[in-house]
Amino acid sequence: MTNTPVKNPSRIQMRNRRLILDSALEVFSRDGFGGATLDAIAKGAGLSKPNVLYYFEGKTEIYVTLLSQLLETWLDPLVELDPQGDPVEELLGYVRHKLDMSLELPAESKLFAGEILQGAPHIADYLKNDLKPLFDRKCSVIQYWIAQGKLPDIDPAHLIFSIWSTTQHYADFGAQVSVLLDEQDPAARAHQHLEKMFRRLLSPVN
Amino acid sequence: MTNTPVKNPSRIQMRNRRLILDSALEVFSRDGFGGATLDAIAKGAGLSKPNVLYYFEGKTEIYVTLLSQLLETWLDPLVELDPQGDPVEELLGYVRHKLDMSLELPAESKLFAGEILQGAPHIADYLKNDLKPLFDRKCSVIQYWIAQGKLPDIDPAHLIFSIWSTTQHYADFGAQVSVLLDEQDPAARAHQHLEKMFRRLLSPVN
DNA sequence: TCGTTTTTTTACCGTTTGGTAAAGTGACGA
DNA sequence: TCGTCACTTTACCAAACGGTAAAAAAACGA
Repeated sequence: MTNTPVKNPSRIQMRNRRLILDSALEVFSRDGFGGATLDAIAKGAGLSKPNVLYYFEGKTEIYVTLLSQLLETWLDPLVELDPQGDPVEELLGYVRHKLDMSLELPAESKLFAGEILQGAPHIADYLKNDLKPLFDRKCSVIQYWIAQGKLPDIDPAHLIFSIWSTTQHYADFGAQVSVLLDEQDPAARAHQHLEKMFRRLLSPVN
Repeated sequence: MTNTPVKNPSRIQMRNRRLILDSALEVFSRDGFGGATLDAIAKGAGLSKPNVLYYFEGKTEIYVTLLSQLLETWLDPLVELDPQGDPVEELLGYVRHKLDMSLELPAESKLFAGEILQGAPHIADYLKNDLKPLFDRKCSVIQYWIAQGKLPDIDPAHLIFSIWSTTQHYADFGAQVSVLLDEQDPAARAHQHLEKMFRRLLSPVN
């Protein structure tokens, strides 16, 4: 009866919604929200445009669905930062995890980057109500580590920004990176560089 | 005779082309290339749409003009990296300069970021023919400094990536930064953090 | 098998888009 | 004062856009 079935999804619904979201991820991350078209998404999914609109209410709903699914998995590594663990290894593990995600899921990173770039119009509430509290908690953890003398004095919030920016750079600016580097796969050197950089930054001062 | 006058620009042409480019920078950086419309650009410039098209051949030409003007000034600080100067101070000066530009000209940074994010379709040639040689030269300079023992062993290319990403983060992800930080102006702390971070990274190992 | 529900297709619509044609307005020098 | 050229406006267009209605087809349960 309802135009957009969500509950008790059949196998066909599961398959087609997945096809649509997969195609939409490519299109939105390549063309941006404004540049993306339902026709391109439908074509990529191998469906007709009205058929796509049978599964989603509109372009915006596809986009927001994609974003919210993304946010869950994307912020997960930050959640796992363990106050009980070794500070340097915890943070370096986080760097590695984030870099791996950027290298393996560049489209997701680009989708998120595009949304923030344009002022986060679709996820402003999420940033304020979900990300901000998590961010504050993790800043407190880092501050706690510093107070314990396990980390050098460093601004927790801006440290996290630096981790985010340096790791996501390989996805978001991948087009630039691949032109500037001579080697085809930057993964290994990126890992070595960030490992060395953040280890120096975080290891205790002599 | 020609539809788009460029030579011997009159005062009116100077003024209106500037008005159009100023408006277009706002619109393109906010809505992306695909999401931007000529109507929005025209409205922002206080002109009619056909009047805008009297000065530029089309949406793409406005966008490319904006990008190429931007690239000149944006890469300038990198050009000025002086092989004769003190390595640490040269690089820290570069960091400061780039951060200042991000903080003061966020729209320009976002415009560039959006272009790269979408695969750099309009400036692929520029990246390959202009930026790449400059990038390689500066990598050589840094490698030279390392060989002289004036810098710790660090991957020059990825060091530049880290400088770019951390500084531009405050512009490109400004919407996120402003939500996550309690203070309204992140400039001072951002400067302190990046200064401390890159100084630790670049100062000689004990 | 039949009837019902789900899924897909065809045909279409109103709006917005980038862009054009051409008439009109203004400034300025001879 | 007139003609020329630079600039601006009005009116318009074809294509692409997001989205809808409704019929056709396929899938499914009894």
